[in-house]
Amino acid sequence: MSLTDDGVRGFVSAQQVAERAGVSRSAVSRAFTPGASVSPETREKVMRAAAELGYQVNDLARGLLANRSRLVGLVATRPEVGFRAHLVAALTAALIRRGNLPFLINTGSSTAELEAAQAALFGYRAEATIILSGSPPASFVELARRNGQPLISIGRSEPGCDHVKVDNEAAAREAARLFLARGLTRLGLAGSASGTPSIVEREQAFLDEARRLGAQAVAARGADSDYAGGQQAAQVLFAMVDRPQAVFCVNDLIAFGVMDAARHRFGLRVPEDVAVIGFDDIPEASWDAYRLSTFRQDPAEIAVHTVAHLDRRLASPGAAPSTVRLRAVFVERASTSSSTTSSSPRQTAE
Amino acid sequence: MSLTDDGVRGFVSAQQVAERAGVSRSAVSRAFTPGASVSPETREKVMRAAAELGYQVNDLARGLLANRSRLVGLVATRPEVGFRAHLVAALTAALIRRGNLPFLINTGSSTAELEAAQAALFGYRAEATIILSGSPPASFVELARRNGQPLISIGRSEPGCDHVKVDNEAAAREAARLFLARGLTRLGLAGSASGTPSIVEREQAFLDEARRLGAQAVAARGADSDYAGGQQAAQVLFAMVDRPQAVFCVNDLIAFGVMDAARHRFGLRVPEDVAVIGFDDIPEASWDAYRLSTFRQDPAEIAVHTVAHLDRRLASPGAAPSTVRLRAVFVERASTSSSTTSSSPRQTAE
DNA sequence: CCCGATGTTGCACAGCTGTGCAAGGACCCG
DNA sequence: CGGGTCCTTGCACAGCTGTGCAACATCGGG
Repeated sequence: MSLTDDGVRGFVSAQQVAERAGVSRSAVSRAFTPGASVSPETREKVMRAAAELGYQVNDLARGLLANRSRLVGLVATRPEVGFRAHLVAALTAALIRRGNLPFLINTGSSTAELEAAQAALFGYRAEATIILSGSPPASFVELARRNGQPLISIGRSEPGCDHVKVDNEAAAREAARLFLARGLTRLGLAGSASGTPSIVEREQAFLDEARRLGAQAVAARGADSDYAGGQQAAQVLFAMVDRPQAVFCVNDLIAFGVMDAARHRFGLRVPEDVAVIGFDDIPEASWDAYRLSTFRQDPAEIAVHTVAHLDRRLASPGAAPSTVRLRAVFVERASTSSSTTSSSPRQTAE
Repeated sequence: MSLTDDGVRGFVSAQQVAERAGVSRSAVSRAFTPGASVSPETREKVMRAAAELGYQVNDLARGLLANRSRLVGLVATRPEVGFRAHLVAALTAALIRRGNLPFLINTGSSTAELEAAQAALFGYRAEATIILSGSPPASFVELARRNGQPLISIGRSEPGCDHVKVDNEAAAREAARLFLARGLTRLGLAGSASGTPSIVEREQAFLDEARRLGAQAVAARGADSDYAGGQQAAQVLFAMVDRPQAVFCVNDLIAFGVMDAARHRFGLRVPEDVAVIGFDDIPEASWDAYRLSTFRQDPAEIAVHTVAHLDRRLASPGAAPSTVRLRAVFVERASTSSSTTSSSPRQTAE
């Protein structure tokens, strides 16, 4: 009798639980399957034995039988930076709530390792893949389609797959009009050479709307869409003879770089000398050092719609791909309106 | 013959590849197993057929047989915030490089869902679990031990499991001595009521060293260890009659809150009126708005040692748990030394 | 008391892979 | 040409679970 082996090494199987509970292995399986036909007392016996042995249903075998697992892949480059970090956190929380297990595939690794990780998504029969950024190799998209694995993209419209996006054009156009409504006509754009679809949309819509309304608009782009990129763009914009009176930044990190360069390198005041608008509304935007006016994206809302996509796709795999477009609402803070009251009256140093 | 079904639905199995390649199923399995005994031409035939059909080895079956998988769980609360975001990114990259698939279990979910997610780690026979923060329920630790699943903790010494930590005490003591060496004797500590082990170590070591050296040191704690918490602590520290001349903050986010409160709410200059030291050296610390002196933790270095722990533990499961202790080096910036040259000469606004 | 219905349980199979074992073939050396 | 050795290949089994199907028990009603 192997009743006394405590499972010190290896895992406990349903067979061992069945022996200890004095029932068949099927009964154990049914006890752990909601809605299966088991008597209450049998289930009770099984559960007690399972608890004593520390039994966990083997999801590998379960998934092998069902030919699908509860894993979901999240593909992202630099998942620790800016808005994306919040998106990843919201998505993992939502997926766990749904009963899934979210993978995080960090695209920063080498190409070979990355491909291996993506292949593993199929190897483990992942329920779906969610693409946050970075373009997956075409072979990956092809494989997903072939194996019937749902592919959901966020912020970029991969052809033929569900996606949820924010209305970048509308927000960027609104930014241009906001500046003009305040009488600011020399406009600047702080963009990025990284060329993400969202970034490009924001850049083009802002420039287009500004020029359509007869304003002057110059663009400067840093290497990446981060703080350093914002400083690089600012270095160009503020060195011009007719420096812009207002700058729209394609995300908040860039805006922080622009603001800091304006203040600490060019001695400009924000918003008196230059107004600044960002995008994303990450928590840092409300810090006293910045008080940045920006367009809010709600990570939780995006996560909710992503999970809804997932539910719909699994329910009807053949349905046509659909798109959810969310609106980014403007949040005004001190970087645009000089009249905004400071959070508390300033005291002078001794 | 089912040679022509393109696998439009469902996944391709090794059996189908074998038929197409005209070999046995074992040959397919061996072709995908490094070091197995296969002739080059057979492997070639198999690989061609596999590529044509889009075959992926079923890792569920493979893991079922081996009774272990390539999955690794990362358990973290608020994985999007501060240093932890960088740690998560570094760990996922290192794990992918090692051939693992990193799960991200976001402890922010409800307890029931969290327990389900952690149970799934055993269900999928994860190779190991890495705990970044948040105390796992005792039942989880017990289960891990029972099933022989390695448990690695970062920053907190879970009894009986490998861990890697930074020498918080040494750094905090160094901070106290640094202030005193500059002639600053009224010291403040900005801590947090969250009570994370690392935080507590930093708090106690700083206070202890300061008092040991005869300095006056007062502590103030915000609710959480983030920006808002720093502001709350500052509200207490700077309202005192003998406000501190220098504040040690248990992490950088708290330091930003303290600095902003000092400047924008109390009109104090940093470092002339109050010197500030943080902890972590996240990228924001080098931004022009803060230029924060702080203790550097290198996420990549921590990730390397974590993976090394993992390798060692899997090689010899019975070995005694070991600890790696890293040193946090001080990085001096403008928040402590007023003599530090500003990044570029300031220009006055018009 | 007997019959039907309902609920419960066990058997056996499917799902896919890795690998020990034995058999077969090729090759080399004497 | 013969024998031995090594490489390669196919067979069959193990690993763990979910579930259809048939058998069994239990219970209620006539």
